Amino acid sequence: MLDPRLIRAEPEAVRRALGRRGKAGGAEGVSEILELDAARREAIAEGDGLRARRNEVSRKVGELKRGGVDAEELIVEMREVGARIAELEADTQSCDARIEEILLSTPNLPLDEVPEGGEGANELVRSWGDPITHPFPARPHWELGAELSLLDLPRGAKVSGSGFPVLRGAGARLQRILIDWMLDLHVREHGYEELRVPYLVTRETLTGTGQLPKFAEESYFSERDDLWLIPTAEVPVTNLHRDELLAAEELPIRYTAYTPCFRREAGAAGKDTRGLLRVHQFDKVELVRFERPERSREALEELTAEAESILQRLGLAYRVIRLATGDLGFSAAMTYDIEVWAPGVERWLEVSSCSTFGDYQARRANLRFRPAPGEKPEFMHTLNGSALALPRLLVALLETFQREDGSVELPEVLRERFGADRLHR
RNA sequence: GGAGGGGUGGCAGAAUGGCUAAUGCACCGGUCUUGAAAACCGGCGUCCGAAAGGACUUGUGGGUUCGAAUCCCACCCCCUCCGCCA
Repeated sequence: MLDPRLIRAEPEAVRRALGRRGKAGGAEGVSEILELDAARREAIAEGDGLRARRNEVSRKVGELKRGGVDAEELIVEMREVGARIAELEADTQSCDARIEEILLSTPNLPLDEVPEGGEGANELVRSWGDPITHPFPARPHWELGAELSLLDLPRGAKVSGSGFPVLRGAGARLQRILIDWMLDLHVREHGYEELRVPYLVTRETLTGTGQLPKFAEESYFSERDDLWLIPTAEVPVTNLHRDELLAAEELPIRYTAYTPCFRREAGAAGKDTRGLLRVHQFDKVELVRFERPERSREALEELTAEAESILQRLGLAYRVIRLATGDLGFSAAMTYDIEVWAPGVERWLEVSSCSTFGDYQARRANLRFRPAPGEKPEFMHTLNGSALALPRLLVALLETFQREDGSVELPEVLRERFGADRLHR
């Protein structure tokens, strides 16, 4: 949520920043907010004046009654004042509701350094490792997965429909130890606290991080319980400290959590969805940080580096992309995508998205801290990033380390955990 | 699912229809002090307003009333017990 004061004080700057997102920015909402804000303040001013009078008169009525004096005239007058107050209150509330509605549907302001434009304006920031080309015909992961009995897509589709993969045998185990290994890395080397969190969350929780109200179509929903399946661990974890006021020394907070993620991917059917490339349910290890505002930009670099370190240790080639305004998520102020090279499908696959949200989510979820004893509470800054999403990591792993004989060699760092050097028939 | 109890500032905790929602702790500023502690004074939520000032704030939302933390209705959460259950 944007700061209404900022909109009031610098409407042009806000319009310009939203305008950089193109049509999706909703810059036209700024004018309506300014009008509503003026109307709202007018109603509050009149209402407060009448309330002041009512309070004064009520006090007098109390005195008169205690003194046994009749106060009927004043009571009748206050009945009318009460009615007018109710009217003004309704006006104020309808302004508030509409302002809230617009703000909840207005995306975050991109940082100045975010390049303007659509997907084509995304910037390559750096790359690591060489995208491998096998000296033999490289095979896609769905072929390797089926032959090595790691993956059973047809049966997943039978049970739940397409986009619900089944991992089996060594495939299921490999995924499990990858999750375990990544969590341990974040806990032991990157200083994160591990969490296990709910997979079903309330409407309010989903609004706190920005998925609702605008992206209801993207989430699975259990109507009878009014609960939503999480699209990412970001949702329950970021909302963990909702409506709390933390002391300054509690920051920064760093959480890592493994969860399954559920996404309807409405409208994505048929495109780039083969195998594990785009599925409705997948596993992911997430990093979430709560930072003091002045540290958030630097923290984004740290968090991105933490996600990258996983690919480095596995020996997978990747590149880091700075998303342009048109590609930037709704709540994000700036995002780095990390894309891993998958030689079987011959494509770069997004395995992580690392973002800073500034105070946008903190405002929506009311995440505050007191900078110093005696000072006023401030909104903290939130960040998060995948580290990493499992399906595409598995894709890159299988396709990168496949051998001509159809087996897959495991990266050094996983061998001891896995208890073998390679996957074969 | 059923019965009962509860929800008041950062924390503890009083107030059962009316007079500024007490008081204590914590915290911030000041006085005093060589410095600190203690003591004393003031401050310590949100909104509107240039300011003076005013309004709002007792889990949430409604209602009754001139006036609600207090009475009524609905909902949420916590605790205790019962039932069911991996």
